[in-house]
This record gives sequence, structure tokens and C-alpha cells, in this order.
Amino acid sequence: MKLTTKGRYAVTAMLDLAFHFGEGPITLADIAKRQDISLSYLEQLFSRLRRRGLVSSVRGPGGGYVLSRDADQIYIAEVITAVDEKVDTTRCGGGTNCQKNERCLTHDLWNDLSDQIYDYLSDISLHDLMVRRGVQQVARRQDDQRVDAAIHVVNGA
Amino acid sequence: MKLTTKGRYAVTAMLDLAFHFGEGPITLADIAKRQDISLSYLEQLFSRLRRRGLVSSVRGPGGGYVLSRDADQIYIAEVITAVDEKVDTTRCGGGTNCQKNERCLTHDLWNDLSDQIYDYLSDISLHDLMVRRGVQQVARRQDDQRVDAAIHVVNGA
DNA sequence: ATAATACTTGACTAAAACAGTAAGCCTTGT
DNA sequence: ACAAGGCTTACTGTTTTAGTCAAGTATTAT
Repeated sequence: MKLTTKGRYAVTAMLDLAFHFGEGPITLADIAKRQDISLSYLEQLFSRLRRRGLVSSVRGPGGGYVLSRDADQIYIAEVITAVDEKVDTTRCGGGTNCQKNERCLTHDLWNDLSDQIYDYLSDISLHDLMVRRGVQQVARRQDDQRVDAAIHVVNGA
Repeated sequence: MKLTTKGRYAVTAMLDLAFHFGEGPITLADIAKRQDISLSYLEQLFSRLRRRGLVSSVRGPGGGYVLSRDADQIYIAEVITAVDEKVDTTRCGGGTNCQKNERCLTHDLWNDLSDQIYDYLSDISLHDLMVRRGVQQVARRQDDQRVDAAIHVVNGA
């Protein structure tokens, strides 16, 4: 398994989307602000998420992204594999040519580990994350901060 | 969890050591040849493995490395943490400052995943790997190749 | 003693991956 | 028409990886 910020950002952004489900299309600019992720980077990630059918896009003004399915039907493993090319701890990438075109001594170990991680993440949906204790708090905080910022702007502060 | 070739090489080398347990100290040069790992790189890895007490070294001619404990008392997780600084999938490295000094939305997820991986690898010993189907085959192949090579040398081929 | 063998340390480096920017195009609501 | 938004590609600075190299320190067979 190869976990990069790409995968983390993707899951975070998808979770943000899940929290704002029902508010119509959410713009990447909003997510970028709330989650502190570069807009251009998000665009790249969502391009892949869309191709994998995890989100739907609405173009034009008022557009944005919406989850393609309910939050309890979208699993973390899918999100990560959508943006990370490899979900793999092996050197050979699933093949058996780890050492001089043959299987290396620890080949099966890494294979099994990859499976283990994948299974773990396959069992967790966005909805599961949403109901976790603590997560709503954070989500609320992030929304409040936006409101605070808006008030500051209104006040000219 | 951060799995690099460092961790993989370390486990592979330790497993090699386990297979040649009882033959006295094994030189890194031997392991390097059998496992196709650069000698200098192995030296770095074994320096850490020794400091963590996973192997003992014997210096001087005829020296080499030996497992400090029986193979069934050495767990994969130990080996990996010995050579990889971080065993962590989070951005904050165990802290809670992932986003603007507060915990990010997916903080707990990555924390739990790290634990999951660690637990998995904590449960597997070198001995467990040795008795796996297929692994002995590979080990034998690697030894045979060395013998073949020796024969070639003797024959002047 | 000394040569041979082995381990130790640290500096250095090429290549890849990561994380992000930049720039421009396409679509569509108003 | 035009602006808000998505879509796509190319590019780039930085960090990490995966080593190499060189010099040195220990141990021991002879």
C-alpha cells in the first residue's frame, strides 16, 4: 500500500463533500478553503474521482461536485485507489519478478499486507467516518471558521 | 505506515539470516549476493538492526551477523520500525496539528490504519515466514544459485 | 606484528516521487 | 456576452529514496 497525501486529501475532500451533501453542487474552491488544500491540486484529484464515477460534476456557474452515491455506498479504498495509481506494498507491483525475474523471499508477505490494508479500507464508508465521534466537531469548526471569515469581511475587518 | 524498500530489504535480509541460522555468523557479502541488495546499503540497515538488538555481530575474519533471538521471537513490525523512522500514515506524525494546528477531518482514520498495519505485522514472526509454503523453495533456489556459481568458477566457465 | 577480514560512520548523489503552480480550454447560467 | 465554474496538460521546486564512496575502526589467524 502506498499512502500519500494524494490519498489523504482525496478522502478528506470526499468527506467534506459528504458533510455538505444536500446543499447542491459544492465548488472545489470551497473545499480548498475549508480543508486547506490547493485548488489546482484538488482539480487534479477530482478529475480522477469523476472518471472513477465517485463524484458527478456540474459545470458552469453554480456548478461544482456532488457525490455520485450515498455516503454509505462509497468506501475509502475506492477513493484511494482512484487517485493513487498503486495500492501495493510490493516491489514487483503484483507480478513475481521481484528478484531476477523470480519471486523474492518476502513476496507473499507484502502481497498479503496489501490485501489486509485494502480489506480494512474497503470496510469503511464515508458515512462510517461521518458518524465517528469527533469528526462532526471538526466539520462544524471548519464551517464556523468560514462564517467567521465572512463576518470579518462584512465588517471590513 | 510508510513502507519503503528499506523495510522490505531489512525483512528480506533478516529472513535470509534466519534460514542460515546455525551456520555461524553470516557475512553481509553473502546476503548481498543472495538477495541482490547492495552491500553498502545492507551495512546501513544492519547498523540499525544491531542497535535495536535484533542481530548480534561478530567481528574479525569469520565474522558476520547472527539473529539475537530465535526466529519465532522476532516480529516483522520490529524489523521495519528499526530501519524506517516513521511507521505512520498520518500527516501530523501522531500529533494533532494536521490542519492549522488542529486535528484534520480524517485524522483518526489514518491513526487507526497505522495501528491496524502495525498489529498485523506485529503478529508475524520470521519463523512464521519461514514455514510458509513457497518460501523454502525460493530460499533453496537462492542457495543453489550460489553453488552453481561456485561450480562455474571452479570450472573456469 | 601484521595482514586479512569484517564492521562503522558519514558525506555525497542521481533519480524518482510528491506536492503544487500555471495556464489555458470548455461549458453553461444569467 | 461574459463570468463562474469545471477540465486538462505541462511544468517545476523540493524532498525522499536508494544507493555509492571513502575513510576509518575493530578483531583475529598467522
